[in-house]
Amino acid sequence: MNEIKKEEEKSLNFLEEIVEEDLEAGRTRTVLTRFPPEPNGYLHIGHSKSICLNFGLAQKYGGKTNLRFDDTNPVTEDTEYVESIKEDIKWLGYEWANEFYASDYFEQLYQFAITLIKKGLAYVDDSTSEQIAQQKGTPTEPGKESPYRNRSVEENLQLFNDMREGKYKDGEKVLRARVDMSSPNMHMRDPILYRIKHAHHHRTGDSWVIYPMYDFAHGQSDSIEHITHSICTLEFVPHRPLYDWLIKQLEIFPSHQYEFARLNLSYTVMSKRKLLQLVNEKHVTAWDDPRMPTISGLRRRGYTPESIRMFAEKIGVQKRDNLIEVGLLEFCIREHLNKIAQRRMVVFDPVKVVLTNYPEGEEILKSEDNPEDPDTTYRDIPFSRELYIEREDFMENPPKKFFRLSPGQKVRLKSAYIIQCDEVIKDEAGNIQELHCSYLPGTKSGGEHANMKVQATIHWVSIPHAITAEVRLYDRLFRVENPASEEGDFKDYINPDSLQVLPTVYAEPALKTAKFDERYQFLRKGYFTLDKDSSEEKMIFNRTVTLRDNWAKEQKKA
RNA sequence: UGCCUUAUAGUAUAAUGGUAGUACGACAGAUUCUGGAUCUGUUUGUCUUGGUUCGAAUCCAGGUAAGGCAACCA
Repeated sequence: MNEIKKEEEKSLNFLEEIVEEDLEAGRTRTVLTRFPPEPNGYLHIGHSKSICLNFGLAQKYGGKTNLRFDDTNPVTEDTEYVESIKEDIKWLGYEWANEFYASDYFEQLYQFAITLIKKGLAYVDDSTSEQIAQQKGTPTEPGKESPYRNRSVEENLQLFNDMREGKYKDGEKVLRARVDMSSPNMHMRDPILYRIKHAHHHRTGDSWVIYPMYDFAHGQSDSIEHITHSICTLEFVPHRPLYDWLIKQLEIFPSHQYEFARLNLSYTVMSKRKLLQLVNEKHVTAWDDPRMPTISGLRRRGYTPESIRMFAEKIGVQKRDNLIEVGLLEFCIREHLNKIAQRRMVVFDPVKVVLTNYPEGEEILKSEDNPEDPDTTYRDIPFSRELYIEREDFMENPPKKFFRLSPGQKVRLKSAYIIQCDEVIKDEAGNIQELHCSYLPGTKSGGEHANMKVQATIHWVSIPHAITAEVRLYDRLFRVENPASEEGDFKDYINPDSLQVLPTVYAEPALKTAKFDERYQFLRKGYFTLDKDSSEEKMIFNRTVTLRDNWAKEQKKA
């Protein structure tokens, strides 16, 4: 309810404005968008901006969104990618109205080409790719017309048919639009519409040897589907005149293209090519490595769809280039995980505590699974004479603002007792072996002296009851904010410490039943989720994100 | 030295000729059985020069800067 109200008060982004104007002016009665991935790689967080935009816009105005695979280049595309893309979109929480493929329209597109030829607006060109590049000129000089530009309609029809029949080899001929070789817009200088590729297509098999180019597939597919608002990224702005020209000459449904600035995220890269390189050259383990900005990587890392949708909402949409701080993404996931994560206690770097005045045996204590949840459940935690606490939670000679355990000082053990440190036991080298402490019996959580004030509460595990697990701590993949804009190879800026593995950490027994779809907060440590590498013998947890840490900040200042 | 797009706090994003606001961050404090969460407060901005106007972030003109465009990729 609250959220809906907020939404109503919120100002519109420029795409929503366009849609509302179109609706008001009666230019359209419905909103139909599409998400048009090429199945040649995995989706990343940048795509999720586009997905949320396309699906979100349609949803908001009671419209629908098609999923359309832009599969016009058989040599790079594969069904493996089709499947991963569908999975990622569903996971993000969106449902497409129709699953289409540009390749569904190959015959229709071929007929469109014939229409153009008949109108004298397309011709078969025998020039080589180098010659065509020459003819195009440069941005500052006009192009030259191809010697094949003025072939007759009949000849073009025949040659184009022969292209389809497979009478020519790859690269021998192309079909070009006949527009304007002196246009200041390079894309209008007789762009290529069809090329010959004797290649196996993931859906049409070997039935075609000519394939349409992006410019002769995308807009036409939009039009065939009656897409009202075709939303793409900024690099397609110069294609728009061609998009409009083709639709006009073909006299087909007038879809319109609108462009927004793609997402850039700090400390990572966002191009399929670069991500593919990271995978191929083994800088990461796979497309779904939890350090990757892919949707599958984020999912494995423990991000939730809700958090990614919140992120997309918060970054907004505009036409100016941007570099979003990864901190905003982290804010979004913390925001969600804080509400849903089950709290557990896990000690990463243990130091042994012996409670000298605590009897042998055990005691079962209760602790809330999530203090943020008013209806929280409680779990049992065994307590005993010998415990582990975090080594960094004890300091022999603490600085002023250190609130945790130190000789003679008291600290609260979460959901248990207040303890006091009496003696520090060291080995010959002076390393701390264990801490001898006494507990204050009346200070048990909920007990009569539970309100006694101490500076800090720390987490702990009972040694005889502890279970072990592996923990994988992730940091940003790159050392610099914008690796793509740095001098030289972006891979030179990879952060060598992006993964830290702790093979053995000690956890309270309740974690034994950890589930893959459950999110956990390891108290004072961060948010974690079970990794798919886990086995019956060994649980492995990925750190999704740390908790905010003001103490660390304080230390940095000092 | 062509064409296109863009320019508002550190980062994003509003204000659609009429009080420059919001979020994240940063800083300070309150509170807390997580140095988490929560709450309160503070800080910082209209690229530049002119013009139109009672009034300009907004309209106009010139500059500047950033990004894009010359794949048989999408």
